[in-house]
Amino acid sequence: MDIKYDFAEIESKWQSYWEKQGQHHVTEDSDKEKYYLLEMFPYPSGKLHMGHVRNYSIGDVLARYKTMKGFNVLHPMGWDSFGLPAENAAIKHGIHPDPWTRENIASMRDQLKTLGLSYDWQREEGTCLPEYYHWTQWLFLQLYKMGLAYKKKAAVNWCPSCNTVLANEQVIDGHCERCDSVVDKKDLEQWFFKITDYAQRLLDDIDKLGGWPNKVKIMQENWIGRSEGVEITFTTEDGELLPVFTTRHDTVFGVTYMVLAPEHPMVAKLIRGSAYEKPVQEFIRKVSRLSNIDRTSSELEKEGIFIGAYAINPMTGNKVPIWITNYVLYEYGTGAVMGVPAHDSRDFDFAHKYNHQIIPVIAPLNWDGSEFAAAFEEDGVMVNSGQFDGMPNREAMVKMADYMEAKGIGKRVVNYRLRDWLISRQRYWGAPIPIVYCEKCGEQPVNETDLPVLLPVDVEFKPTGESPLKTSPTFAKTTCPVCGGEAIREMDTMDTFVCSSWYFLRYCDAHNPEQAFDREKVDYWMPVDQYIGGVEHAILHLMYARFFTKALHDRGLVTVDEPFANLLTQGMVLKEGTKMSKTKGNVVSPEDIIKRFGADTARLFILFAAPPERDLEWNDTAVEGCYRFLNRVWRLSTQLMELADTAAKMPDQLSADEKELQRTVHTAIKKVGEDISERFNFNTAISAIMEMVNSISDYANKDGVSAAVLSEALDTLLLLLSPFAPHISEELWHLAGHHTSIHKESWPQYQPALLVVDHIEIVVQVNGKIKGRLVVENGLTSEQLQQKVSADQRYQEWLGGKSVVKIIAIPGRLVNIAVK
RNA sequence: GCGGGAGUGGCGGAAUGGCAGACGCACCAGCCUUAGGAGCUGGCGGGAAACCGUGUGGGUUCAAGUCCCGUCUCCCGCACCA
Repeated sequence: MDIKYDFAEIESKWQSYWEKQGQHHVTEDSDKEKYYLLEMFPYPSGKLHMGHVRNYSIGDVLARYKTMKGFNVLHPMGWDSFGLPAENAAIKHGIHPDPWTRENIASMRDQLKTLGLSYDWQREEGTCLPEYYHWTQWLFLQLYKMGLAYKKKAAVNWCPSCNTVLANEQVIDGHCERCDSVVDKKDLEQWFFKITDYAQRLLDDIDKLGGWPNKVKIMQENWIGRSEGVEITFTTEDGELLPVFTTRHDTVFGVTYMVLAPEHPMVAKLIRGSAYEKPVQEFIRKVSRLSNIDRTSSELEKEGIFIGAYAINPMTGNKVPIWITNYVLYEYGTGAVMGVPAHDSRDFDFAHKYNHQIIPVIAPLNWDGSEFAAAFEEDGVMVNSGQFDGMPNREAMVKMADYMEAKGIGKRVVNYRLRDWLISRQRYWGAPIPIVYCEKCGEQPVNETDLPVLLPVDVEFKPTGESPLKTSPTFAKTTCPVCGGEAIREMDTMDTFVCSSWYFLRYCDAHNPEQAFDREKVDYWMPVDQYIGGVEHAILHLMYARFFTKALHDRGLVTVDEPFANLLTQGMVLKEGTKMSKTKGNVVSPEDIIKRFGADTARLFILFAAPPERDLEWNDTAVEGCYRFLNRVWRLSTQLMELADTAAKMPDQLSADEKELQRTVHTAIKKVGEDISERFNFNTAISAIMEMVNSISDYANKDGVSAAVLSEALDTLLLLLSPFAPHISEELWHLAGHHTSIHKESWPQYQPALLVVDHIEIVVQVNGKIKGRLVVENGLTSEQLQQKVSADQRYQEWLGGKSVVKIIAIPGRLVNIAVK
């Protein structure tokens, strides 16, 4: 046969064939082991980029491989389709976000389809569709009823460019995660999810995430930021309570001043009417003028001011001055800190600047009693600490905490860095928060039967920064679900991360109009067996999704309490060493590549160029190399399939060449299977396939071929290649005379006996240096090997006149002779 | 500052403690061809060689890219969290 490899025709032909056959549609099947494979769904920008191609190519290999291994594979795709770009486009071009988004989805879906991915498109979902956000709102109400959704006034992160608030997790180095503007603080009434209630479980259950990269687990651990300490209650001279949180309560005898955050409510109280009122207020104004970044930068010069009041140390009865500074955070702990210059480097600097006393209370080993040149933060022995003197400080920590608890002047507490999740957004293109405000009944949840609260269409998109929802003449006015009287709707919408915190559940029962999902279906499919996406979601999305799953578990809606059993975080796609981006002009468009070389080539290259976790350097000529490889497979296959014969019987006796080919084939089966399933090393799997192609080609160049051996080799080649390059494999499979889809075939099995070779080459080393090689029968023992080596005529030459100390013979590998 | 990861040919990358550089790209030579951005064959870390080579200095071991200690560089995350 001499046909050209026409990838364009082949790819569109099989894509529509698979679609017509409903090949990738799955339903629950109790006879099969389920496998839920999920790639992070994209925001429908309208343009597929290489990061997507990589993410989804990795997923598709796994999906197709698992299917061939007999699993019932759920492999869905959808759209994270609420969000700012649509709204910004509306403001700029006057197009409503809804049709704009739908068009983007349509074009991105087309692009995805040209990649030949094995999605069950019947389960496609979009978070901006009423049929989806209906249930996002319903889930909000469930959390609300559990007391996990609440409104409070707080100093929140405000992005002046996006004109909305942001969650803590969305502020990167003081900048907006999305648009990079500098984030301000604003005092606003906002909706929060009480993720802090789950802090400890989110932390503890990291241990359950055996299939997650360590890196991600550590990042989450740090983000939760658990610290154990003691809350010690200091008092003012007037008897007002001033609790401080400390992890170093063993240093409490060394307190020489106290510091409050400028925002601490006690500050205003303590200065009222005093001579300190004016200068302190001036200082507070100065601090509050600082941007959020400057305020939290460790470069910031520590400054403070005495506020004219004193606090009493409950352990010593000593009076210490109260200061406020620019480095104490109101949001963490109690917003008040005890100053122990001798044992905290920040306090040490501060004390030097403002001449606070420095009292050592923990002695370093062999300390001569001289002044500290720096804060001593290590362990030591207690001094200047009353009845605790002489104890190692670790022991004193326990004793002092006991003492404080017994005396009622302190209690052991655990603090977390994690804050509650701020979910309000002052924007239009998101799921409306289903709450109304009634003058009589106050804040009330919308009745579940009245959901969804639909986004109004009669809105204006103006660049004023005001939420377009507020421009709707009809949206705000409603009736109270309790008294039926006039009420006003909540105008904020939900953070899009809420929508993506449960989409993996909806896929299990994607179009259920009656409920968010059917419990049985979710219990069948969940947890996600393999989740794949970018590491940039290590904290935000992955933490929120874990929180949601736990909350829904507690609500009795799902059985699992962790959503993702295994996680694979893929690296970025780079060009010239940096991330592809429009501003750098180094973007390679997937569409162009597919047009020039086809989807199979694009997929193959992106999987071959690097292991998935690592960053991948784009290389145009290497892409051509992959294209040439597929052409080679095509030529080899089409030319040899006439010589091959599927029906031919394997001869009883094989020639050495035939055995050799057979061995390569079975080695490849083993290697490719293991590389896909155990290590995700698709690059080495592909190189094993390439080696196999080289072997087949070598074999075919010899005189006389066995139809049976060749047929096994060619069929196996296509089967192994099919998860990576599904179209060309399918086409060649059919050309070779098969009548059913290659993707419905079982993964080939290797025969261990065929992996064994008769003879192997053994390396002879002397003192670890290679001196010679020796071909011996396979399977020799260590002793036999030693004998072979010492009987070799080159033996004396290898030794070089030295005397043998020891011989180590490793069967199957080498012999090392230690000489002196 | 703290935490994590990575440094291997010209390049992407391979190597259960056991032959460093699989596989591919680029490059070189030859063949084929009217032609080659096609295909085929061979070569391809350095060195004339002995040998030397996995950022760098030590160590463990018969044997180290791989394990241990130190150090340098780069990348990522957190960063005044009391």
